[in-house]
Amino acid sequence: MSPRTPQQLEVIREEKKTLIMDTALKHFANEGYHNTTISHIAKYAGISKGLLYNYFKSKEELLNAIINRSMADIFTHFDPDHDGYLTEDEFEFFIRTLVAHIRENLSFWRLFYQLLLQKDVREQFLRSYLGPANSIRKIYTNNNNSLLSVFGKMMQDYFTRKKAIKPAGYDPVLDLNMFIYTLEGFTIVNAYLDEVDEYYDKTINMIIELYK
Amino acid sequence: MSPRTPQQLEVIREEKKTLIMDTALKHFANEGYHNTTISHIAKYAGISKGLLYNYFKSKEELLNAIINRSMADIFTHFDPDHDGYLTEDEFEFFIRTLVAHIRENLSFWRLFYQLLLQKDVREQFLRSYLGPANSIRKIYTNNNNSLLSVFGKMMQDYFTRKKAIKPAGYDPVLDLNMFIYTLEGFTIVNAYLDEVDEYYDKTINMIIELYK
Amino acid sequence: MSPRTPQQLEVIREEKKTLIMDTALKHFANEGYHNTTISHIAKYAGISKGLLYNYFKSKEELLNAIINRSMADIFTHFDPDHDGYLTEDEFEFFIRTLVAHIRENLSFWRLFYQLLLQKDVREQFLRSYLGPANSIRKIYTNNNNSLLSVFGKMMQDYFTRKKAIKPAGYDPVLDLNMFIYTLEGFTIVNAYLDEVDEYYDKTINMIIELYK
Amino acid sequence: MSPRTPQQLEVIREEKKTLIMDTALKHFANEGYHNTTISHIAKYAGISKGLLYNYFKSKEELLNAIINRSMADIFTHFDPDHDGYLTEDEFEFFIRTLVAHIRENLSFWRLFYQLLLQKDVREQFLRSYLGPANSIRKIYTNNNNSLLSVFGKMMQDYFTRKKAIKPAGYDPVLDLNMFIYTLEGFTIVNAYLDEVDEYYDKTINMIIELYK
DNA sequence: GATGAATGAGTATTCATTCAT
DNA sequence: CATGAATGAATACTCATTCAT
Repeated sequence: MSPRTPQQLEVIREEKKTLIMDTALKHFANEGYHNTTISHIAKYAGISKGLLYNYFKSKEELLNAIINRSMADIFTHFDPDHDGYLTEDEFEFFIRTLVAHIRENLSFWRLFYQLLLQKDVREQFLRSYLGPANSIRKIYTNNNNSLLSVFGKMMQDYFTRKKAIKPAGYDPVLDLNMFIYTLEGFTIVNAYLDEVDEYYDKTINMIIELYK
Repeated sequence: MSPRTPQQLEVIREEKKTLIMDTALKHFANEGYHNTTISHIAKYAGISKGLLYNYFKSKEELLNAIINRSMADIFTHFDPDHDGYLTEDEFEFFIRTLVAHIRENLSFWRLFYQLLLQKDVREQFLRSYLGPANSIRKIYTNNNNSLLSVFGKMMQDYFTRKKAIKPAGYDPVLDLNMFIYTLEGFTIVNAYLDEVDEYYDKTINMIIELYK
Repeated sequence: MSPRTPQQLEVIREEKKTLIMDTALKHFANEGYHNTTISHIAKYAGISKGLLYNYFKSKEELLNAIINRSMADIFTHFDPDHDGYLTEDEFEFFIRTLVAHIRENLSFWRLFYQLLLQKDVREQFLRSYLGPANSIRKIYTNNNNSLLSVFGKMMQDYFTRKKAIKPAGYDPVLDLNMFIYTLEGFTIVNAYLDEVDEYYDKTINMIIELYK
Repeated sequence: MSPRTPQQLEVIREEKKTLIMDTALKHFANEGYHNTTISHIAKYAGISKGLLYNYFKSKEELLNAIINRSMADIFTHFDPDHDGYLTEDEFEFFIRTLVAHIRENLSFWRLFYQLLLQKDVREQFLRSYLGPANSIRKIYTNNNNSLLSVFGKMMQDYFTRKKAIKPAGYDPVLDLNMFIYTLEGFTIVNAYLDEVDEYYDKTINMIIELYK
């Protein structure tokens, strides 16, 4: 048996990291971050506690790595052409991609919501991932700093553009809010359903129909 | 020199209990249940740790007392005439009462959502307060036990009755779901806004307009 | 209602003290000294914790008071004429009085043995009640200080005198030891029997028959 | 640099467990279970509190482990051929083994008697180690359930058989009781003697002579 | 890289004792 | 005399993190 090449070692390292993160995520999501011990994670990942610290220098860094991995994944999925302009198809794609991502990453989203609802974690989290305050973040944080992130700006533009084809009195901000609340409610409930029912697709279609 | 009367003692006890519960609630909501230590609560309530245990026999019982107090408060507000029939006015009243309650009890609702999003706490919690599984609980727990609680049944009836005045093809269950998601999204976001903005009332009115 | 006289007050005080001591003894005996809390005693005595401290300045003093009361009681029962000489009748009386005292004071004897079997409590206890080391105390403590307490001396004399009427080779110390072990074993088992059986009296008679 | 082998780890674990149990036993025996703190044990064993909990999951489990270890040791010593029949030699062997075991395990026997004399611990303890109620257990617990354990039955048989060679009027149960009381008294006193004196062997011989 | 024994700071909880009323 | 609210030191137990092997 020839010794492994550096490349092989790197692959092994990545596989181990992934294993640890997947195991940790599953337990963080179901039992909560504080209720999940490092020993527990190591045991279910089939490794020693010491090795875990070889890959992540603290429990918190492990958590961050998990979040970062999923957030990176999410950001690669949305706004595919990065032109800052959201077409109707892209709007629908955004919604369908989001709900599909949730169903395929239930654990992450459960963890995500748990963190989001903890006041002290929340602020730091939103700052990291949504950039400086914007209209979407405002909904979450009540800051009204005027710099808009690309993403929030795109959504705002999308709803503003609809004004042209809507009756007089149409309020794009109100409509955006309603859309966000509905989607938020749906995703949060969805994240806690172990299996979808017959109304799952109907509801998605309805949201798209109402706000596209 | 004579000892306090039972009435005086009762007053002292009630005031202290309230002080402890309010202090604990504030910290549970902002820093999370596990992150909040008994020492911390005692310090901010201006009492000793020992006294806290004079009133609540464990940290968990303190949590339960806080939840029960607010849940009792909530249940006294809704469905005022208890006839099991929800009129349009009562439907509107329900929504307005709910959002007002949230704004007046931000800490409680933040705590409530944190607990609700922890898988292991969630099931027990829903069982305690929503009774046996029903269509609303089903949204939360994915059980489809057919016993309906009065509350869920009333909502279902309300949306079913609307069928009569809606165009053909109206699906009351879909409409109910959309309503619940929107309200859920709005309340959860609302619970994390320190102050409401100009769109707060507009949004409530819009929800009522859409689903009344 | 005329105010109580000092004598009446004294009677009331004594009754309260007795009530507290009896209650404490019962719980010390059955649940153990450390397992019995002051609150527990106060509750079952029907008084407040504060009042208990009005009568006994600490938990330990309460224990001492209980021990002293029973030891004083025991010492008044034995060796009635205090002449330092033990007749055969007095020997039998000693045994019968002892076992009767145990049956009438089960709680005390249970507590007594518990304390006696705790090495650190034991030494102090024996010093207090059996005086400086003697042959009986030696059995308990393995000290061989030569001063004999009156009580131990009397027993020794009693067995030594029997030499005259026993066959050659009779060893009074061995016989005394056998007697003490048998009595000790019987009393300790007896103290933990809730009710006596048919062999209770037979056994006492046999012990007297063998060692009188 | 390579990790310890499972064998090495096993050795370390066993040595540490033994160290902890021995240290704990010594202190439990002399200062009492409740008076001995975990910190105290850890300090005298030269380890951290945390490590102790690595081996025993609670103070009570540590106590149980200590008891079980000694009880297992005791049971391997007695009734060597397990035929349920006690010869005269085995009877003598039983007594000599018992008193020798006490002298070699003073701490255990002191602890044992302390536990046995605590009413609430006692019942559970006897049930665990003496099996369902029997005539010997009856002496300790005053239950008269008729199922006899092998051990108690053997002793009973032994004394019953002696009837044949004893004068008329011999009561085997009375004789058994006397034997048990004498042995009990001797062992309990013995357990608290730091060193034996010249009468130690004489007494054992006398007990054997009287009851063999 | 890999292991798990070992640490110690931290946490919930208990309870004898005090003291204002 | 009498009460029980209030205190705080002590105690069992947990767990992230370190480190010798």
